Amino acid sequence: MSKYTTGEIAKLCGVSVRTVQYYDDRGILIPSELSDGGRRLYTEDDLKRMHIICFLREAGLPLGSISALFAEEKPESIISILLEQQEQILREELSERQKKLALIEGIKRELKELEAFSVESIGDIAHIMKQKNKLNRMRWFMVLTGIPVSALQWTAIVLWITGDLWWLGVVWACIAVPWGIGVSVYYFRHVAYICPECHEVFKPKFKEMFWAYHTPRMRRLTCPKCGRKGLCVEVYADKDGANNG
Amino acid sequence: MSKYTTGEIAKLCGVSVRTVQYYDDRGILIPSELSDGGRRLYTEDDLKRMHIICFLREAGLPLGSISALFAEEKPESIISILLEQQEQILREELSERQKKLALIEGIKRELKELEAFSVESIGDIAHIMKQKNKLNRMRWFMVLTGIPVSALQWTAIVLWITGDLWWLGVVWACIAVPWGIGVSVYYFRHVAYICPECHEVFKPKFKEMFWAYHTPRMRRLTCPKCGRKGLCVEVYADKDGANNG
DNA sequence: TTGCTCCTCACGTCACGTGAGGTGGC
DNA sequence: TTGCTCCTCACGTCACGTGAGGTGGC
Repeated sequence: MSKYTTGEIAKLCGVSVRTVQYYDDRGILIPSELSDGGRRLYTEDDLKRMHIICFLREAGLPLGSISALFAEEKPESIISILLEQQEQILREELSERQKKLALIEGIKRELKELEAFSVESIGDIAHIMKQKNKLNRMRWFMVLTGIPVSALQWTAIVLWITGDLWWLGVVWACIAVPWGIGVSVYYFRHVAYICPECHEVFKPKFKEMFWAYHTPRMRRLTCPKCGRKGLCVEVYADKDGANNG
Repeated sequence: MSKYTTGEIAKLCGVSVRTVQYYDDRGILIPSELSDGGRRLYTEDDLKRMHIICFLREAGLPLGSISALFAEEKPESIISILLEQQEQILREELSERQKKLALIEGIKRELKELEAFSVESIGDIAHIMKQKNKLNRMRWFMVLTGIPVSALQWTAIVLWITGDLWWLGVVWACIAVPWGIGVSVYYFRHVAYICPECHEVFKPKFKEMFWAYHTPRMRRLTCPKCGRKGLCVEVYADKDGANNG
């Protein structure tokens, strides 16, 4: 029966010599024989065992589990458990990386929107991304409550033109005006803005906010800290203060 | 301006005290001040910086990249590169885990087919799974070349019954017989079997193989090594020997 | 004799976790 | 005075990679 050297085992299994030596140290694959010069000599059975070890390693099983499997007198009793555990770990690692990837994609998107970049901008991006869900939820809430008001408005207009019902416009106004005020107050209480210059998160005065030029995600405001006037990104904020959350 | 202690910074950023201390050791977040007793005191700006660090860490950026980013005078020049690199790494890690998961699923499927389990069975499973693609490809090749032969056969039968063309059966036989022999020889040359007892991979005699009872993936054969007669799983093998590949 | 392979230490990886033993601060 | 927090070492993690310095085997 032919014997294999460390290097041969390594080549046949596609690993490094160091790995074969390491498995000896760890007691996972101890060579059946040592030469007079102290060199490791492996048998055909050792090679088979090494193939099994490498296969399980390909599936990601830790060396501890593999040696436990070899040590067990009833390996069938733990193989399924080990595989289930490993599957669980892999699924968690997968979703963790997917979260990280989504974060990176988000950061890249926000970076493109930025006109001037500094490390502090990353803090702004963090703020924007973490509050994005809450902000979107609030915006959707406003749009959804706005739909019946809007529908009533158009019905009133049509019926007024056709001359059928003049007073529906009055009804609409009685609903729409309080709705508009309520929604505006609610909205302005729950948003804050980030100064692109000094990265302060602030809540402006209602009056400045109400009349300011704005886009869907930005508003031209004056930063109370550094005094810069310019477009500031809108973020969600709690009622009481700008810096919480 | 209020100062934060190590523990406060840790709590506000959702990390351990040790982590805050470690970032000091690594020079990523050095406290602006030390108390007389040697305790770390952090400013509001330090807290902001810590938030940025934690955010980038959430995206998986290594501490080395983060400190490089802070050290750069023009961080905008490297932030995109760092993000791209990180995305690349994450994608690779994702596909690596997906491969491992697929392997585990495969092992679990094969385990269910096994009647008796030992650690050596894992070697068999490795063999089966690694040759599965080649075996399937060969089987598909056989099925696909068989379709025209089969079609010719049924055409010949129909035309013979209706009495239109008796000699098409002869044509069919002249094609089908060489095809059948060729395919059988080719097939039997490219398969081997695994003994479930001693886990030997062997190629049986053509005659035993040809007449043996079989299922789509197994065949009742006698192992030349241990002499056991029973169902053996079929695997792909190179023409020359059973143990290659 | 000359390459080539193999041997044994032993440090490094990455971002902390986990004690041990001691002290600051309310 | 008493908890609680914080301090600095310093080892451990996981599966090897990477030298250094020396030797076996054809």
